[in-house]
Amino acid sequence: MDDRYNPEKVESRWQEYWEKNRIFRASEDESKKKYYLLEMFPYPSGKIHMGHVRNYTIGDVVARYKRMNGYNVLHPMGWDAFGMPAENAAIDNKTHPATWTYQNISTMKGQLKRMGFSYDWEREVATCKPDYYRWEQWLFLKMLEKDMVYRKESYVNWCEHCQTVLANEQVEDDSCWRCGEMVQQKKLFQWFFRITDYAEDLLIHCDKLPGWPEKVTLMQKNWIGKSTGSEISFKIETDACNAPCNDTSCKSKESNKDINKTQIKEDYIKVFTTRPDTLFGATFMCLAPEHPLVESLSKGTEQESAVAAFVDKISKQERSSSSIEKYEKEGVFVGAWCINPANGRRMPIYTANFALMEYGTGAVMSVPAHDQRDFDFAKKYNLDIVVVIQPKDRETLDPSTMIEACPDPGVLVNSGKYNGMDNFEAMDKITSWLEKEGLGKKTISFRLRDWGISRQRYWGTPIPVIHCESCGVVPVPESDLPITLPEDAHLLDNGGSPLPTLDFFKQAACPKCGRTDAKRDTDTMDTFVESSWYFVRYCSPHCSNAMFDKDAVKYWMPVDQYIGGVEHAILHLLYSRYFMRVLNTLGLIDFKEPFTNLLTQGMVLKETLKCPEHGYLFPEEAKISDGKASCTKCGKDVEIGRVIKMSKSKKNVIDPNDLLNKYGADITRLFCLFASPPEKGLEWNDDGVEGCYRFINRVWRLAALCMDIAKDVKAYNGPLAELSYSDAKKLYTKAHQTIKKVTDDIEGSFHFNTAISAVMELVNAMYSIELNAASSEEVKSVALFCIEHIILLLSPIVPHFAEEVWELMGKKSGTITEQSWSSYREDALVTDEILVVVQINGKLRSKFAIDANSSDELIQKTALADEVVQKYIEGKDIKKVIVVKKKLVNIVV
RNA sequence: GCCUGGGUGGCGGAACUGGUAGACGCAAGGGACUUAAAAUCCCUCGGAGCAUAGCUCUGUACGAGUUCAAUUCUCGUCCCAGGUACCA
Repeated sequence: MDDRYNPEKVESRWQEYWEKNRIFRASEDESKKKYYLLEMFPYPSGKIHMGHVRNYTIGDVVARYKRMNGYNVLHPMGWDAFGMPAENAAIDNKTHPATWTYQNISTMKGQLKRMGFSYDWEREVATCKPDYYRWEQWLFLKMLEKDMVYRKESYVNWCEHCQTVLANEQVEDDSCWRCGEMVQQKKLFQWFFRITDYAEDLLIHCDKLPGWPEKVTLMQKNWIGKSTGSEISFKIETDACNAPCNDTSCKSKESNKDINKTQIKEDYIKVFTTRPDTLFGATFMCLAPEHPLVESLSKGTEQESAVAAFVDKISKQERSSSSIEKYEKEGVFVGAWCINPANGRRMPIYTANFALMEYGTGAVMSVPAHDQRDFDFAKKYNLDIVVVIQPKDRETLDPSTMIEACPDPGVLVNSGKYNGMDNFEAMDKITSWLEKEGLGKKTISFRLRDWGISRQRYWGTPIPVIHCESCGVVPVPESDLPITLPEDAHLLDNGGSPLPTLDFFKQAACPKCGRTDAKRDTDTMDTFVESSWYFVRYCSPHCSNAMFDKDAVKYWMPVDQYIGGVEHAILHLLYSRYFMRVLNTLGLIDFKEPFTNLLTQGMVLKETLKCPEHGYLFPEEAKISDGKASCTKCGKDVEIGRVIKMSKSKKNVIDPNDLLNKYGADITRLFCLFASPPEKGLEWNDDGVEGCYRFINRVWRLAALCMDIAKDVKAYNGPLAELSYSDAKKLYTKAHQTIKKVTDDIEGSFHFNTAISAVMELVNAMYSIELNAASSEEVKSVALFCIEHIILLLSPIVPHFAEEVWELMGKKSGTITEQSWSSYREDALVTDEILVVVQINGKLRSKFAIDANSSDELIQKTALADEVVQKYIEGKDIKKVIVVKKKLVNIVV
C-alpha cells in the first residue's frame, strides 16, 4: 500500500472499471424498488463551475447511497442545449451555435466524468437534437388542437439601432447592451400557453407537496397570487352633448358619436378589487395605459394629446416587474369621468403607469384613504381623499391630516347604509348589493399570466406552424415533423435571428390549401419548454415513435428526488408542474406532479470583476490584493462588484480543474460537501481543501495500520455487552453512533457536512487510543469494524478512494459500490454515564457525570449537593428548580 | 418596489422540539521529530478583565419583548443573496 492516497492513479482506474462494467446502467426491473434521482441538467456554457460541481456531487452521493440501500436507481444526465448564450458566442467568435454547443458539451462531459459521477450515460439527451425537440413540436401541435395554445399581441424589448429583439438580461439601464441605444417596446404577435387554466390546480397542489421545501411552495403560491374580490362596473359619464340637441357643429358631439360607433361597446369600466368594502371611498379611476378605453375616452377632449404622449412614453419603457416598480408612479387625466355606483360620485378617470393590463381587468378603482399607492397618487395630483373605514382603537381618521393610507380593518363610515358595519362583513354585503343591481359580482383573480413562448431567436425549437394568407395559422402536419432548425445559417452581427432571412426555411406550401406562398413561423420556443419535460424523456431517451415509452414512464416517474439551484424555485419548477398537467390532460400520463421530493441548493457565489477596458473578467484575469484589483491584460484598476451567483455571463466562475489537478475528484467532492449544508448559499473560497486532503490521508494510513496489525482477526460486530476493554467499548459505541449520525444526516436533510464531521470524530477517536501490534485481540477486531464502516460511510462521498481501500483490504465480495449500507445496533448506542449541567438563574455554574438511569429526583439532589452550587445558593432562597431530564438543572434563587 | 431566504470567532460552519454557544475543519501562534524541508504528531486559539492550577463579566447583525432559560419564539430596524415572467 502506498503511504498516501494517489488520486491520479486510482481515480481513472475506477472510472474505467465502472464504465467497462456498466455499473450505473439503469433498466426497468419490476422486482426492485425504483429510485429516480435527478439533478437539474446544465446549460452547456463552456466549462463546469463550482455551482455545478456542488449540485452534482450532492446528487451523486444520494444516488450512491440509495443504491447501497437496495434501490434500482435511475441517475441520468443531459444538456439543456438551446439558448441565447450560444448565439452571443457565435457572434463573438464567428462560430456556429451548434459547433459551440457541441464543443461545450464535450468539454463539460469530460469534466463530469472526471468527477466520477455515477450517471447512466447511455441515457444522455441534448435538447438541441431533432430527435428530442421533434416531440416538443409534436406536443405543441397536440396542445394547439386542444386550444391549450393561442396567439396574441404582446410586447418585446426592441433596439431600433440593432433592429433586434433583446432579452431582459440584454437591457442594461434601459439601454441595449450591444450599442447603448435606448430600448423601446414593440408589439408582436406571439404564442402563449394557457397555464392560467391550471392556476387553481397548481396552487392547491402546493400544499400537497410535503417533500418540497416550504419556501419554494410559498414562493409559487405567491407567484400564482390568487386573490378573491369583486368585479365592479362603473358607468362612464356621458356628457350633455350626448343628449339630443340641434347644434350639428358641436365638436364634442361628433367625437362622441365616433366613439360610440367604433370603440365603446359598453359604457362601463370594469375593475377588479380585493376591497369592495372601500367602494364608497373610491374617488378616482386608473386605467392601464394600454386599456382600450384610454384612447377612446380621451379622443376629442383637450386631454387627447397629453394622454397620447403619456401612453407613448410608457409604451417605450421596460416592462419587467422590477423595472415597472422602479418608475415613479404617475398618470394623466383622460378627460372623462365615471360614476361611483355606491354614492353617485363623479370620479375622474386617469391612466396610470401602475395599472397593469395583465392583471385583473386593467382598471383600478382608487381609494386613496386606504391604499398607499392611491394615496400617493391622490396627493400628487390633488385628488379627493375620503375615509370610509375607521379602525377601532384609533383616533378618527382625517383626510386633511393623514400622512399615509390606512389599510387596516375597522368599521365603515361615510358609506350610507353600511355605516357602522364591520369591514369584512361589508365586503360581502356590498358585493351582494352590486350583484343584485347587475353592477358587480364576486371574482377570483390570479397574478399568474399565460406563458409567452415565442422567441425571435435562432437557437431554439422551431414553432411548427405555417401562416397562410388564405387559411391563417395552419399547423404543420405531424408527418412533417421534425421541423429541423436549418444548420447552414449565419448569425447576424446585430444579434437578430437569421431565420426570417432564410427563404428556403421560411417559404412553405400551405398544408391546407396548397398555396405555395405561405410562410413558416420563424420564431422558436422559450428554452424553458425543453426543460419542462426532459425528465420524462430520460425514462426512454431513445424512443423513436413517441415522446416517451409509456411503460418506462410508468415505472420511473415521478422523480423521487430532484436537486437543483434555488434560482429555479419559481419558473422552471412551475412550468414543469404545468407541463405534467398538460400531458395528464392529454391522457399521456397518469400523474400530475413531476417531483416528489425537492432539494433546492443554495447558490455558489463569487464577486464580479469589471475592467473599464475589458469588461467582466474571469478571476484569473485579475490580481487582487488588499481589497484592490487590477487587470492582468491592461493593468487598469478593476471594479470589484457584488458577490453574486456564479454565471458564465458575469465571468465570476471557478473552474474546478485546478482543484482536480491538485487534489483529484474525491477530495474536491469531499470539500464541496464539507464546506456547508446544501441548501445554504456559499461564497466560494477553497481555503479548507487542505484539511480534506489531510483527512483522507489520515483515513488511508489508518486503514493501512489496521490491515497491518489485524491481519488475523475478524471485525467484531456482536453486542456491546460482550466487550470487556474500555477502549474497545468506547470505540465500538462511537462507531455505532457515527453510523446512526451519518445515516440520519443523509436521510433526513442531506447535511453531509455534519455527517463528514461525525466520521472525522470517529477517526480522531481511533487515533487517540493505543492501537498497535501489541493491542488486545478485542481492540484490534473493534478497530477493524470501525475502519470497514468508515470506508463504507465515506464511499458515496469519496467513491474512488473507498473502492481502492476496499480492494486493498482484501474484500472479495464485489466492489464497494455494490455493498449494503452500514447499519447500527441499538444496544451499542447507549453510554452508561451522562453529563448533567447545572445553571443558577440560567447561568452555567457546574456540571457532573451521573449514571444514565438516574431519576430526576436523584439528579436534582446531586445538583444541589454540588460544591460549586453550594457556594452560589448559600444563604439564598431557592424559588424554583427546573430539571430537564438527563440534561440540565436550573436553580432559580 | 414586491415575493422568498439568510446574518454565529480571523474564515467555512455546529448546536435535536427553547436547555452547556463555537462540534468538525481551515488559518494563525507555540512546541516535538528532522542536518534541513516536506509530511506527521502535541498544545493554544470569541472578546475583555482579574487577586491567573483558576475565576468573573461579556458575546450569535442591531433594538425591544416573552420565558426559570432565547442563536432558536414575537415585533421593529439594518445589511446580504435568490427570484421578479426573454439569463438559464
